[in-house]
Amino acid sequence: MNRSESDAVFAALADPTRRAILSLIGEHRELTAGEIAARFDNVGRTAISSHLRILRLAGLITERRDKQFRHYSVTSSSADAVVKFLTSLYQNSLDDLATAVRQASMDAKALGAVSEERSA
Amino acid sequence: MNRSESDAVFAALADPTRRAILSLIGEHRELTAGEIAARFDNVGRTAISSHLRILRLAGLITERRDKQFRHYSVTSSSADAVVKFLTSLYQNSLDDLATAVRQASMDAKALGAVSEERSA
DNA sequence: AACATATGTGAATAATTGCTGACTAATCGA
DNA sequence: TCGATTAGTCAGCAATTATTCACATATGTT
Repeated sequence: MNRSESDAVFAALADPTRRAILSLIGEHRELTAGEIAARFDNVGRTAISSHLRILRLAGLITERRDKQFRHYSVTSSSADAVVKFLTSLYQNSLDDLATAVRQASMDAKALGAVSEERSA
Repeated sequence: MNRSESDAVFAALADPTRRAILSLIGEHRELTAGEIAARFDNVGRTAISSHLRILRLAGLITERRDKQFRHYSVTSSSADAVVKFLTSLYQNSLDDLATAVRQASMDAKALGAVSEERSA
């Protein structure tokens, strides 16, 4: 479901300039349209404005209006669709990997080479 | 680094037909070009062939040639770039969330209202 | 050998998309 | 109020891309 929403997110992420904008906003927590545009030599302010609109419609960023400024920040919700798509896509592969790992683990135990791992 | 490789992956994922192809291949473990093309009414066999080429160049699928058939299967490696991009993008947000949770937790302890939660 | 099947490639076309310049709207400072 | 600043929108152009048709290649069948 939500095929069209997903569409917008993937389409928005397809453009390198838009990904650069996302990274830029992500590094700082919030940036105004002008601050963003100022960091691009090859792309004009008008184009940045269009990109911001596309990113906003895709739900990847939100805009906070204050006076004549518009502050943009990233929103994690929409990107979830992408990760979800990719993880479900590789579910079969992951199952195979899990099986392989389990098998390898059992083999290791059989050899008496037990190791403990933990992740923070 | 690998800006152009990443570019190819994101660009490949931008097209809905290509994502449908990926899902299709993912469901079955492996499909031939013809089997894939047969499941699309609106898109011709030639277009599917082009899409398969783009997906392959992006490293999202691999082709196994057997006789006159070409069997395609998904490869997880390239999609990692996408997930990596997105997770790093939201790192700041996640940090903020973690801080907020930690703060909330300390506040709760100070009030003596300690509660334990766990997620499956 | 002749023909059918499976699939890729190249040229041409149509649709989409990104970029710029000009214009508009809102706000601030003098 | 007038001019400067911030930022979006619209029209048009250039570049990219998706699709199809015709053709090429490899293999299997009769």
